Amino acid sequence: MGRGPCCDKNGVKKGPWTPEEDDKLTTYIQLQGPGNWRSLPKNAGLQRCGKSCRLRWTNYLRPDIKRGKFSFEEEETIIQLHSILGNRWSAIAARLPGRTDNEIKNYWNTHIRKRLLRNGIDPVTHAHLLDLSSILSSALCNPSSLISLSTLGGNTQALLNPDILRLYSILSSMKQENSDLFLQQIQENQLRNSLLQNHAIPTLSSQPSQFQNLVDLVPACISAATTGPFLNQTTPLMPANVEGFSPNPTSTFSCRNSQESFVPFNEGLVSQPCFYRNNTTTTTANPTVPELEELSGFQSPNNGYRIFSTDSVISTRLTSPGPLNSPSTYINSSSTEDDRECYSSLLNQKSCMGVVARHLEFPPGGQEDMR
DNA sequence: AAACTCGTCAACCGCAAGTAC
DNA sequence: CGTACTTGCGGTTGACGAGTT
Repeated sequence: MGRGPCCDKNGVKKGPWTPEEDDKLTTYIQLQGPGNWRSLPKNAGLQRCGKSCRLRWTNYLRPDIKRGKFSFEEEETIIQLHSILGNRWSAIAARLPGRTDNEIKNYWNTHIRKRLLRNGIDPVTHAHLLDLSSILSSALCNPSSLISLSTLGGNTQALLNPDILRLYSILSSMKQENSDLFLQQIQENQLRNSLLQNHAIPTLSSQPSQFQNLVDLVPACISAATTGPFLNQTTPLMPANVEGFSPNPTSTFSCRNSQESFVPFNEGLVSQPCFYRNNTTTTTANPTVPELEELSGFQSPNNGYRIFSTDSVISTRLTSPGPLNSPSTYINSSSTEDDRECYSSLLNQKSCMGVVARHLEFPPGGQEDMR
């Protein structure tokens, strides 16, 4: 179909907006509403095309736009969402209140993308060469594609490890499931992030036993694959003990196939990955944490349970033992790029844990499907 | 001090989906 | 149902400032 120009190019101003133009546009929209963008410039007395007005309003003048640097929480969310949604900036922006798609796109291209590259992470696929996340991402974010053993980078030693083979088996059976599940969990995770600011966090000890199986499994796999920067980077960040926090003994990893011991993902941290169901069959992990529905009206489609992954754990790590609801529990704009860089390399590994854990509890065709 | 490079981000462009007629 | 038009989106551009040579 034919399409005319969005506006008459003659007499239409381009380039940066002046304060006077901003004022005209803001005043008009506040009084009249945007209405028809095409006719707005004429009505508002602006020498701009409607498209330019709409862009200026949505990306800059809108009163609910958040200004300033992205918080670590926001950055973490962007990376997670991008791993699922790709370059669908508007979809990502819809999940980040106060941020525009243009802003997120710019921030991705100028900051996040470069840092991921420096960390050896492909910003398109989010795959880390020869690490757990690349395996998990292949299965979780691309369920239509088969996981190939070549994903393991030809590391035959890793293939001989029964734990890796078991993980591979789990992921292979998951590949039929819809990736919407993962997106849903990201959304829940975001909601949970906000809740974490005000509520105590359940501990690992109260989780279903199946999850403990995964906790045993994953570090063994990581060990077998001896992958990337993961262990190197986490070790100095995860001291065995942090003042004010007593690590749960059940959360300490033990490798079943070697004498090695591992620092668990969460040791010394404030929060733990956790299942959180809203029916009566599973005890709420921590009675001090209210149901999500009570707090937000959020309704979980289909599943009726919650998964808390470790995603925001790193946010609370730096300033522990500060209170969870303290603003200082977030890595804010004063945190260094290096700080963020170290933590961002952990994101891929952690973001997949919740999904795998859920799968272990309710394999396809299993308990959950029968409900 | 001038020239150059690089990073940032607001704004533009073209396309496609959605909507009204 | 087809066409004209509007809106939204993602990729790209270019102005500008800061840092470097």
